[in-house]
Amino acid sequence: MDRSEILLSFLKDYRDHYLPSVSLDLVIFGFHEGQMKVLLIRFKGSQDWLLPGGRVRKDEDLNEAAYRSLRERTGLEKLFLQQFQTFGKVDRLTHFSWEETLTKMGLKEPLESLGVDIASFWSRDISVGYYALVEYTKVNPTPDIMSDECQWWDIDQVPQLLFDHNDMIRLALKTLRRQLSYQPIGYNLLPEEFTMSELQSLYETILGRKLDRRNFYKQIMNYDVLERLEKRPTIPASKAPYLYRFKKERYEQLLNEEDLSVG
Amino acid sequence: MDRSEILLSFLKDYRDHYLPSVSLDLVIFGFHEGQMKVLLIRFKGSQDWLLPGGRVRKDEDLNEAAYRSLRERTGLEKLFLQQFQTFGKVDRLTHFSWEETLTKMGLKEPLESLGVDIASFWSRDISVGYYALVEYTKVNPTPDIMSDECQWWDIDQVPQLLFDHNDMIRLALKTLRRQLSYQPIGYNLLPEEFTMSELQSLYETILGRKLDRRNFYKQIMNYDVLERLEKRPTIPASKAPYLYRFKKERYEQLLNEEDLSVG
DNA sequence: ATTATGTGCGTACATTAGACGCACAAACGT
DNA sequence: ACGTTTGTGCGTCTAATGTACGCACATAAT
Repeated sequence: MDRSEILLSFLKDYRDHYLPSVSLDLVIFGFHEGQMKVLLIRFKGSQDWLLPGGRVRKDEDLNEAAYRSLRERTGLEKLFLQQFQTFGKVDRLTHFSWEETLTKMGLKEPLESLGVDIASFWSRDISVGYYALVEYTKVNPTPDIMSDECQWWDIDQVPQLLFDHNDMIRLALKTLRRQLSYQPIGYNLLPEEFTMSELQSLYETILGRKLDRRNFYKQIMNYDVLERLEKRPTIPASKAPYLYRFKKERYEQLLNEEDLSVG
Repeated sequence: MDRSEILLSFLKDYRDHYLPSVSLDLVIFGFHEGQMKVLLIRFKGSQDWLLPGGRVRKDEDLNEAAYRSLRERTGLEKLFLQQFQTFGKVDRLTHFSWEETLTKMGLKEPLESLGVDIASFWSRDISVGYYALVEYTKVNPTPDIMSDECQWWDIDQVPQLLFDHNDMIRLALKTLRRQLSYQPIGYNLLPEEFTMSELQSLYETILGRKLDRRNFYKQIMNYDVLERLEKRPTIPASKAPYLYRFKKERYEQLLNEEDLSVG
């Protein structure tokens, strides 16, 4: 099969098994050495970057589709994933023409010669925005069929993206920061056992500002979501920091009481 | 035209001019004598109640579709309307069969005799949830083509609704209450000029609990969103309460700085 | 006149966020 | 060996905020 045949069968699969008019976009946040990253893909045959996304199978829950798409891009599952807004402006896709794109990719004529009515394969989409928090080092960025590259970008160096994707990142970050004030974060971002500094550094990275070490300590312990473990040094003392671990039940209780999403 | 022909042309219009797979549902809150109400419709030919909804025209912004649907049900426009969650479980519509419903309404056979493939007109939907705040007395509840009745229900006497609509109301109320803590509410719910008691009563109704009159006074004045007007009695005094009015610019500034939705 | 009621405004206390001081132990340099 | 530096745990202080409640005053009813 040549490229246009592969694309054709891909498009047919979409038409037959996925919901029309609905897509989803993922703002995948990663953390590495105090830097907040976001995973972007480069559109096939172009220099334009955008957020990875996905579509919903006809027999699949919306949230499940988001988890699946996340898995396909990162190789990870069971991660923190949260819907934050649905985008539906008619002109969301300004400056983008499906037809023009296929032409640039040299696929328009081959497809037409296969008897494809290109317009019928693409309509305007409503897109559900999700954001995810993942452990940077564990991710295996994987491009999808419509992209050439998939890689991390520093959050403050994200270029002009296609569509309304810059807006999406802004709103996702804003939602995440607000959420941080009433929910614990970190379960899937840190190793099983971690030091207080590591947790604080994560919070500082997300919030984009320094926190007072001592106040952070007080507040997080007040949440009653951490348990302190014993550590190697003979004396209870210091320099080798204590390790902490999340209390799983309490952690999930806090998540649930603030979030009764039903998907 | 008989009923089935009307319905048929309605369905055809939907197929041709509206996005498939996407719908929206409205949780419309009203307030009357300290009671919080929600607007429900009764499904045609059945005793089942549900939330009013709508669909999105192919050339229409998602938010615009929500405003239009709200207008169609209430006769009002330019109201407070906010997206709160998108629902997409596959089994959202359990216990509901489009075909069975048409049968009950005596419309299945007439439609089929008109050459309609019923299944092709209906598929599973992703639904975007919005909530709205409206002035109870100004509303003119209007059923849509699929419902027999449209009327207010006390919020604590809402019956078991079709689909996941009880969940939607719960989540909408929760979102509204949270929003109340960082945004002013009331512009379209109260008359142009109102007393402090009226505003407080509105807040108490939404929050479902009594507030201290003096503390409420302090906090709301701190927001710097109200201006006090002069009133009739000769002496500046009391018994005839002062009237207040929202400072429009400040009010909208507060709304905008907390909400950068892009639709 | 006296009492009850509604209204505007003030005070007092508890809780919280934020800034910062200090003690102690390990690691490092001389 | 010894002082210095660094990281860590824990305490104190202050400002801001939410909440409870006291009080003065004017009208309306008795």
